[in-house]
Amino acid sequence: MNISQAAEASGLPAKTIRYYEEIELVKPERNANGYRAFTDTDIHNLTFLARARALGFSIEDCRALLALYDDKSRASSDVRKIALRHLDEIEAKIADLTAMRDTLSHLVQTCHGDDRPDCPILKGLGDDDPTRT
Amino acid sequence: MNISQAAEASGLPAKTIRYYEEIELVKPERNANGYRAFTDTDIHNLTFLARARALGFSIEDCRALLALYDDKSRASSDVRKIALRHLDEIEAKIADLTAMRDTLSHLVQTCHGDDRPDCPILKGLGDDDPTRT
DNA sequence: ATAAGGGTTCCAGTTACTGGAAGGTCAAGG
DNA sequence: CCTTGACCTTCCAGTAACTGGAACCCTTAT
Repeated sequence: MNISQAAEASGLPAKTIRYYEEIELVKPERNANGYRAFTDTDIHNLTFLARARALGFSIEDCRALLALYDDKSRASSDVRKIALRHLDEIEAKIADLTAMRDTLSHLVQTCHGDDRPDCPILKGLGDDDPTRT
Repeated sequence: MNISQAAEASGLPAKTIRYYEEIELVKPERNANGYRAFTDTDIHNLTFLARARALGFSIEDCRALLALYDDKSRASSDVRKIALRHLDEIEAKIADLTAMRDTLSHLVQTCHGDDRPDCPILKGLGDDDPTRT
């Protein structure tokens, strides 16, 4: 399989796959002409990577998960630990963003949004007491 | 005011303030000895930046907001437009993260998390049909 | 005189790609 | 046989927004 088929099959851009080879997440063989030759296992790993990345796992987490995947003797608790830590990070980000949204949404609601130069949003961001209405 | 006082007053690390000067978000004067001299206006702008960044506005958004702040004739609707766009981005991120969390949380719940090598999380990430239990 | 605790610049690294240039390879058509 | 177009290759640079560190200058106190 050439890189464009691998891209098609995994859902990753070819550029990204080359990058993943560079950082040694995948190690496809090469044909005589220098083209990368992806096996079914390579495709599987790339698909795995695409899914894990879509779930927000970092590249290093992905590397660890792939290693665990290959390690037939690993305990499922090892994987669970990584997943739970990541879940915590996601929860924290959601909480952060939710707080941002609430604050910003409040500012936006207090803004008349017309042609007048007086703007409560800028006031809220710039005043000494940002909680003041 | 020296940079460490400006950092204290604005809540930004000195490194970040230097960076903001480099990208021309602030333009403090210099003392004879070469030290940056921050005025009250500089501090105000830095505080503004700290708050806007904490709300997740990009640097370029911050630049625009600061320009609007200085522009006494600007309409509040200009500011509101930037804020609303950003609010949409935040909502989109929350939605993404929530979807991630739900999927991952489901995978974690199906994982027994003990010493057995069989791991539903890896299965979920690697199998052909990721929706399968 | 010197030591601590400021300040300065500049360079490199971070994350995870992405775009683009320059050039080799392959299959089809004329 | 040659060309054309679609592949493929490598390498270099850039993105966002800092952050760490080295090397060096300034100030103040002992």
